[in-house]
Amino acid sequence: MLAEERFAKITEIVEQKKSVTVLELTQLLGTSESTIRRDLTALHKMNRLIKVHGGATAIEMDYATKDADFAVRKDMNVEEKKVIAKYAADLVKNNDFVYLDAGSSTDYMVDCLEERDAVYVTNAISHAQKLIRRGFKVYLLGGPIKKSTEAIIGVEALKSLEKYNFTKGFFGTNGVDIKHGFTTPDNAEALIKKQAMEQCHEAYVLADSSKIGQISSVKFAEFEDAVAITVSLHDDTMKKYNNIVEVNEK
Amino acid sequence: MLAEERFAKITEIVEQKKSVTVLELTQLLGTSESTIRRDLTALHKMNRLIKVHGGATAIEMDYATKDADFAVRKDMNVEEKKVIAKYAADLVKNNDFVYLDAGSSTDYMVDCLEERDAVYVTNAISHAQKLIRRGFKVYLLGGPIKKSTEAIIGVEALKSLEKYNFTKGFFGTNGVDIKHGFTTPDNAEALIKKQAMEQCHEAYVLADSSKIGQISSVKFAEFEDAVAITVSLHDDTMKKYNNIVEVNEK
DNA sequence: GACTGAAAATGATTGACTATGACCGAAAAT
DNA sequence: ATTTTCGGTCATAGTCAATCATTTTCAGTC
Repeated sequence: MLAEERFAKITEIVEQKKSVTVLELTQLLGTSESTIRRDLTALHKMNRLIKVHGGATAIEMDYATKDADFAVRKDMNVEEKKVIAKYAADLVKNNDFVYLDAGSSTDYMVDCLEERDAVYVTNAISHAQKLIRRGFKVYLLGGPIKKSTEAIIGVEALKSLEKYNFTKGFFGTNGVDIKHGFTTPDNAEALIKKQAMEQCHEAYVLADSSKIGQISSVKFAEFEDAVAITVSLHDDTMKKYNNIVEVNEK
Repeated sequence: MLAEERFAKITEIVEQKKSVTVLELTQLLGTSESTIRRDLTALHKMNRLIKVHGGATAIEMDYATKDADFAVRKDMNVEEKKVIAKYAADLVKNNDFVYLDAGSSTDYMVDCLEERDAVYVTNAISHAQKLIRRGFKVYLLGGPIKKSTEAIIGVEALKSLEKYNFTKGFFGTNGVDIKHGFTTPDNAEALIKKQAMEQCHEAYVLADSSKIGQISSVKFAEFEDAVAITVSLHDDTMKKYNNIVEVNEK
């Protein structure tokens, strides 16, 4: 049986049953545990199901978030981002006043957040929506919306940021480089990131491995201005810096 | 049984019964007390229920949300609302600067909008999202989000409204009454509606038949401050007013 | 078309890890 | 004061990822 055939069958079974164990799958597909496990790992990385201890469950989305998630689906380095996001989410503690930047990395972070007694400020429409639905306290910045990222930008947002003093801030980035700092392709968004970061007591940048060493067009912070959270680096050039956290890839 | 399966079952039971004891759950799921306790702790952390001594209770909806659920209300008088929304949408012309209030009536209006050279300002997250996805220019007000309606409220939004001068504004309402004007159950939202309407050159209120003659707790405008758009009235008491438009059903 | 070596997929094995249920002293409710 | 519930600990059973041997696949060669 072809791998893709199994993938299709497993996906179908999971969609239909909502959850399934490894043992069940071995019986239904007449193949070994090892293979099923490998398949589940692969499908999980492809975001076609959620691998859990003992088996897998379907990806269920609360219907309003469906199309928003579609864009995120064909995202790169999903697994890495989720690990980084989990680590970042655990940094939020009781009574924190948190800034959440727009972007896919911070989106995964929203899914992991547990702290309900914190207050969140964001410029991302989808984040605000997810957060409010999960019962968190949320402030949204005001201003024009950028179509491609559905993030609030503009002078008004910059102005309102000035009055906040965040205990922690979490940012996405397109490039991390020791010399060129944190960079992103859009100037309007860079301005927001820069301003927001200045208002943060602790600033964290979520950077999966594809961002390391990259340089994009607009700098929003120096490398030493924030703590970079990334997965284990194979490159040693950054190891000597103490503002970089390496999360172990689960 | 997979942990997620148990989570789902427990959540369902709690939702349905509103409260449940640990003992009941051990019997219903045929598992040990320890496991149930661990599950409840996990689910509590996930915000899927509230763990209490002896068991768990469902997450109760915001009491202020008593003005009927967004989802439920959206389904009332759908056909009427759509007709009204279509009429309202056609009022938007090239170069208009439009304020769009939160609510289900204006939501249907978003679906009907055709004018792309207008600029829209709204306090509703979902409207902003729909509009931007349809390629319109959108400004979102900033501030805290009200959970039940997912609308921006608060002083910040009021402040930023002051500087706008809308050519047209479209509002939802809970009650229309000649003597008591336009009313709505939530004070914070009433303030926003009031301020926004003051900035409008032309203000329209979308009111399906269930709203006519109703009086809710907070007034946000006098009856003569806006043009009410409704379906054909069978009651003649309002006919003499010239600020009421009756759209023919269908 | 058959042979061959490299690459990929599979299944078995294993030590490490995780979830579970029983137990028990502490905490809370009555 | 008594009973119930709680949360931590522990042994056990179940599950996992990594490794390795075997089989399958496939391109290149004769």
